[in-house]
Amino acid sequence: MKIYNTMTRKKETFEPVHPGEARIYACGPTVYNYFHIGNARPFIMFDTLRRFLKHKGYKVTFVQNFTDIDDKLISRAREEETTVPELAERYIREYFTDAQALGVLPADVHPRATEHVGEIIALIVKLEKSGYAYAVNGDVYFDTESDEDYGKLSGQNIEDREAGARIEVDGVKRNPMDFALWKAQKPGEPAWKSPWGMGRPGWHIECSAMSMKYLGETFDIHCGGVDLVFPHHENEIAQSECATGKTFAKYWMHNGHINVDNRKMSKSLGNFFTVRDIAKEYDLEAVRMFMLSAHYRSPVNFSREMIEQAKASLDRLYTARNNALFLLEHAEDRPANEAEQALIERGARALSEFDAAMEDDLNTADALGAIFEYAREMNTALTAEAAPSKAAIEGAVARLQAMTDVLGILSKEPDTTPAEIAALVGARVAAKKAKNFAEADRLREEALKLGYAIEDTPKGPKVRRL
RNA sequence: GGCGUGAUAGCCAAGUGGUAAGGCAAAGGUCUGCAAAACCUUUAUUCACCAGUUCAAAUCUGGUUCACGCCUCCA
Repeated sequence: MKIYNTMTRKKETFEPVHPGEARIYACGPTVYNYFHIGNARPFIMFDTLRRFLKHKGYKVTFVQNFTDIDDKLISRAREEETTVPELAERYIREYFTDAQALGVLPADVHPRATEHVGEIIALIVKLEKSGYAYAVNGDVYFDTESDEDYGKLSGQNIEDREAGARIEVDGVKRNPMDFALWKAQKPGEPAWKSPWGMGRPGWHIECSAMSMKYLGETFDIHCGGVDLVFPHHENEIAQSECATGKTFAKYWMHNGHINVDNRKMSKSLGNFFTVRDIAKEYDLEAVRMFMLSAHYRSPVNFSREMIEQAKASLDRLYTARNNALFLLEHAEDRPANEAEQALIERGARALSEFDAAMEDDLNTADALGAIFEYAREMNTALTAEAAPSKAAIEGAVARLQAMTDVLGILSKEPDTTPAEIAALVGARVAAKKAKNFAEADRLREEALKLGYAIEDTPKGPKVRRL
């Protein structure tokens, strides 16, 4: 497995800290609203990473946090005249609804910041004691000057950045780049007791505390969107490595942005589509397909047309699989013949092509290519026989499904034809033989009313659920 | 100003030295009582542009143009 590591700006061979294991931390949502399609990209892509590593035999521990205390939650709770915990609770529930529809599996642990205040305080105390942090009026800041390595992830040194960029003037900080580890309580804000008085954790420190708690001081992969490289991940590294003296995460993976009209989609720009809104019009599996069709690091444009394309290509895959399963109805229980044997071997090759693509820094677009090629060849091979062998069909479909399961698509069960529909189909065949087309049309209409389309093919009728 | 990406057909998108995967759309065909679906075929002498390295470049090097992201909350 090769992974592009933002830290080194190179593709590197994945060598886990603990052989055979993969410990992954993904920055999760701040739960003050429904998440948008841009937020969905890391959820989907790193869920795919997780599925793939599991498929390759790793024991995967996947942690994704919920930020359930911060400025945005506080102001939103005020607007909605509710409390921060109630707001957070609600959007965590909504997160799971949307995530499930996108085929994103629940993480092994979904830690919440507010449930780890003790660990967070302990980490800040440790930093303060060793001189990496200082308290001012109930706030605690990380001293970026004290960390020689500060800036190693984003590749910028403090001097360069200061030269051209605007710098906010903040009297209490020793250095403009210093960031808050702990924020003193302001009137009406939720707060916890701490050695510096009542207050709440800063944003960056929660991820350090929770990731190390569940994955160890050094773990394998830390992921999130590119916009987190600086300052969020840079700060996580500073806090964690200064506290432990050890490497924090070995590999840093960052997904590219979803754009609208070539501009970054973001809550602050207001040009976003929530997943919840998309769900009103489309099956979210199409959204997953859309994400999978590009490499996770490339920026991609999002539009209605793009979902339509994704949906159409996904339908093609469903058709291929369901057609194959339909053939099962008049398949023979016999060993695979020569042509069918070739198909089975083709399946093995497809799987290895698929794996090779995925092992190359999660090249899902290339992996889909392998799947489509295989699906087409499968269809050609199976329909070549008047009565294909059961074993060949089942084997071929299982191969296809093994690949699509890793991508989290083609997850809908194939439709089985209910007995009453089967009876209609049978009656219709008889009517057509008798050239009674009026009756044939009537029976087709009847099936339509029950939600099934009967289609004529050279090999007989096909039934499709609408 | 600093740091970093990217530019491949009508659209999306793989391909990182050996002669352009795949999907969508479109057109033609097979099949068909009609229709639809399905399937088959076709669709980039060429990879933003200009030089260079090489037997060989979309792939490597230098330059140019354009677009985007981060440096402020952000996936």
